[in-house]
Amino acid sequence: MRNPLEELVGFQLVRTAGIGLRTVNAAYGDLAIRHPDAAVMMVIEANPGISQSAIGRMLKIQRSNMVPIISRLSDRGWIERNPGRGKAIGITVSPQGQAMMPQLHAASREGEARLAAGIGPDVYAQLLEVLRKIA
Amino acid sequence: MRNPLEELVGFQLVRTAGIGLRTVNAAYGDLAIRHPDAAVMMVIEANPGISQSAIGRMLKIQRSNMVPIISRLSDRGWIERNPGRGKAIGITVSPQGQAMMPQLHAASREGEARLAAGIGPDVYAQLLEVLRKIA
DNA sequence: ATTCTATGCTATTGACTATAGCATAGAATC
DNA sequence: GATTCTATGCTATAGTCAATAGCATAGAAT
Repeated sequence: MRNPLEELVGFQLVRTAGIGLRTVNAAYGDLAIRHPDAAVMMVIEANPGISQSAIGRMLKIQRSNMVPIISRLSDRGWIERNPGRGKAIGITVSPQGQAMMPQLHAASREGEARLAAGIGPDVYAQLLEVLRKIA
Repeated sequence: MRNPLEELVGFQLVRTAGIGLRTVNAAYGDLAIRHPDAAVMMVIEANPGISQSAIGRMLKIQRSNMVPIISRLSDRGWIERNPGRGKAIGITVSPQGQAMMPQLHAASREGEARLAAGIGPDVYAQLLEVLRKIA
C-alpha cells in the first residue's frame, strides 16, 4: 500500500505534531494540565508581569482564546493578576504556582525525553534545529 | 520578553503544525475540502479498493473518526463503496471524483509552495527530510 | 475634546480527536 | 460442525482547541 502523502510537508507536519502532542500531554498526566496551559505557565514564569495579550502573541493564541486559559489557571490559584499598564493586567505566578512549577518542568522534560526516545536522539536534535529556524 | 519554549520540541511542533495546517487548508479554499478529507482522497486514489480501516491506519485516524469522513466524501459523489473482503468495503474514487482530483492536486501543490515560500525553500527541504525520517 | 489603538472579555461556531460500546463477516481452533 | 477470535464498520458522546464577530474601557495621540 502506497502512501502518497509522504512528500507533502503539510500533512506530515500535522501528523507528526499529533504524535508530539499526545506524548507531551501524556507526560503531564498527573498534573491534570494540558499543553496550552502548561506553555502559558512557563511564559508567565519567564516574564513576570506580562499581559495576557502578550502571552497570546508569543504563543500564537488569539486574545479571545486566552481568556479561558487564564481563568482556569487563576481558578487553580497558580497565577495572580495585578494592575498593569492601561487596561492590561500584569500576570505573575503565585506562591502556590511557584510550588507547582518544578513538577511542571519535570513533566515537560519527561515528555521531551519520551519524544526523543520515540524518534531517536539524532532525529530529535535535527527536528529541533529546523523548528527553531522556522520560529 | 523571553520565550522559554524555544527548546521544547513538543510545543514548537504543535505551533509549527498550526501554521502548516492553516496554509494547507487555505489553499484548498475553493474546493471546500479540509486536509483530512483531502488526504483520504489521495490515499484512495493511490490504493483503489482499500478499506477505510486501512486508510485510518495509514493516516493515524481512528476507525470511528473515519466514518464521517467517508460519509462526507460519499455524499459528494467522489467515492464509491463496493464489497470487499469480509465485512470490509472496498473504496474507489468515482468518475466524478476522478474529474475533481486534478484540482485537489493543484491545490495541494499550491499549499506546499506557499509553505515553502513562507519558511524558505532550504528550511522546507530540511523539514521534509526530518519528517520523513520520523514517518 | 476627539479619534485611535490596545486590551480584556463574551458568545458562538466549527474542526478534529478520544473513548466506549455494538453487531457482523470470516478465519481459526477445537 | 460449533465455538472462539479478530477485523471491520458504525453509533454516540465528550473533550480539546481554534476562528470569528462583537462589546466596553483605558490610555495615547492628534
